[in-house]
Amino acid sequence: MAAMKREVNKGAWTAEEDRKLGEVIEIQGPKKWKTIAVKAGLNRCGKSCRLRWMNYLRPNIKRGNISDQEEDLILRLHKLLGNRWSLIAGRLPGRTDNEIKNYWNSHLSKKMNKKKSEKKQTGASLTREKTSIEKRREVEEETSGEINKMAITKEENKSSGDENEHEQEQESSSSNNGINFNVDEFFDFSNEDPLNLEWINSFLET
DNA sequence: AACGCGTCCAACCGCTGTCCA
DNA sequence: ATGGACAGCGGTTGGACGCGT
Repeated sequence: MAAMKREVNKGAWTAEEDRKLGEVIEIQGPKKWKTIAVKAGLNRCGKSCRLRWMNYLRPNIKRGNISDQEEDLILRLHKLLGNRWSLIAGRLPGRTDNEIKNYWNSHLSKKMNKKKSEKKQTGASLTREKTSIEKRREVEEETSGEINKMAITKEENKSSGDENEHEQEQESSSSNNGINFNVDEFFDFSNEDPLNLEWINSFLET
């Protein structure tokens, strides 16, 4: 009866659970998560199994040590896409959406806030010395910002629309209302070295 | 040593989209 | 056309850990 319904297991995964999950996925592949959970004899929901696999057990996962290059890419992609973590992760081989989201929330969002408040404080006269990577980043942010504006303008021309409120962009456009570009084209990975920034530059040029 | 506080990250939750009967 | 099951996503939470006092 109702009492027969067992509570599902929650919380941290044990090595034993990981092993069982891995075994079943090896046999039937990463699909039908509910079935996987049952077959593995895990008292967990399919969702939880999927998450564990995607973020931890999947082969070729990179963990920690996000390089400058990767960070740079995340910043730029976030500028373009907002909080669409899975799309951003798609451009960073071996990285998961969860990791990128965490990295953004713990590192980059703070950096961005800091930067913003610095800009406010120093106003137009920005005289302090910058590291080369900071300089580069700033230039690139300007560029992608420009592109966003261009895309927005295109759209506005089409619908000869409303006011130009977009300027005061919440830097992420997290609602994504302002972003307008060809997602299919953007995520055509056929010609890869994903960390090669050429692709994004050429995209931004169009 | 012990406490408080901040940070990080794994995992959960709730919602939306997609598929299929 | 519709409704249920499942997959996937982004936001949020909570526990572990490190560090300063």
